[in-house]
Amino acid sequence: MPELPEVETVRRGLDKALAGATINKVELRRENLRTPFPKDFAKSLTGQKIKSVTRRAKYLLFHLDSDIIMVAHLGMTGRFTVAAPQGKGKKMEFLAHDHVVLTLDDGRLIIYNDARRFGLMEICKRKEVENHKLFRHLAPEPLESEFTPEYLEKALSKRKTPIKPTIMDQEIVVGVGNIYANEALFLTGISPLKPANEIGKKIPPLIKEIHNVLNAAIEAGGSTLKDFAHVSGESGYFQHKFHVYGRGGKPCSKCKTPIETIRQAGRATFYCPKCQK
DNA sequence: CAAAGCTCCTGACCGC
DNA sequence: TGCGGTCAGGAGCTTT
Repeated sequence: MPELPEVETVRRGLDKALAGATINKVELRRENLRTPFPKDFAKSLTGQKIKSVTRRAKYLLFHLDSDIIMVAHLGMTGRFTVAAPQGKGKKMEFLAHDHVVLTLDDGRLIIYNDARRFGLMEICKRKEVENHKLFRHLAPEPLESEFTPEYLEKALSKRKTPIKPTIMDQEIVVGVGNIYANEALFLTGISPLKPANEIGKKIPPLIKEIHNVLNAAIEAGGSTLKDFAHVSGESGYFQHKFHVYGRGGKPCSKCKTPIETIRQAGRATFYCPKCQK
């Protein structure tokens, strides 16, 4: 559920809250999320100082002292919260699905909660990031300069699948999930059913609208980021006014035609049959 | 290669 | 009120 803007907002909050802090203790409250925790997970993190938190696609990268990176993906329902130090003798009361607890040297707790456990955490050496199996096949970042019309045209040239699931493919462009894929296609006037290799002249405007929807959501997220404790992955959709997403049967914001709902690749697709060709 | 299907998981929601 | 069924979805993995 969290897409690039939500993950970026969480990243900013975490970086601000955690940079410079040291991890004193690591508690795993179960053995796995979507994948098992690495065997040396707790040991690798204990005693490490957090230098910064960055992002690649929808992954968060916690850069630690000794050239080690803790990688986290929020999946659908993953969220980090930072809790104030517990008073002496007071025991923290954890919620259902609090799976990972990092205690910092100043007593604060970083808590990772993930009801559906579609998230994951890994440990990786800094030099191995680029070739790590999670990162090796990732496409360009949509908001970086390498996401050009030339790049996208080539990437789509052999894809006959419908454009909508194609722009959600992390090997084509990263960070665009179901909501922003629906929105960007509406704003560009492209039918989600159009074969990816046939969108032709609409490639530059599609790039522009992907920029627009992602940047608007990041901006909206940033404006709400006053207190990190209230930022999460799931409730992180700051931009609640969607043109098509979740609006099946309701009138199109441009032409009043009812928004259609279909399924593509197992995902809900919403579009205006009149505005999107 | 591309493409499609399967799978993980829990909570919300709906109809009865 | 409780209960079964359905849906939501990121992305790695397997199969075609």
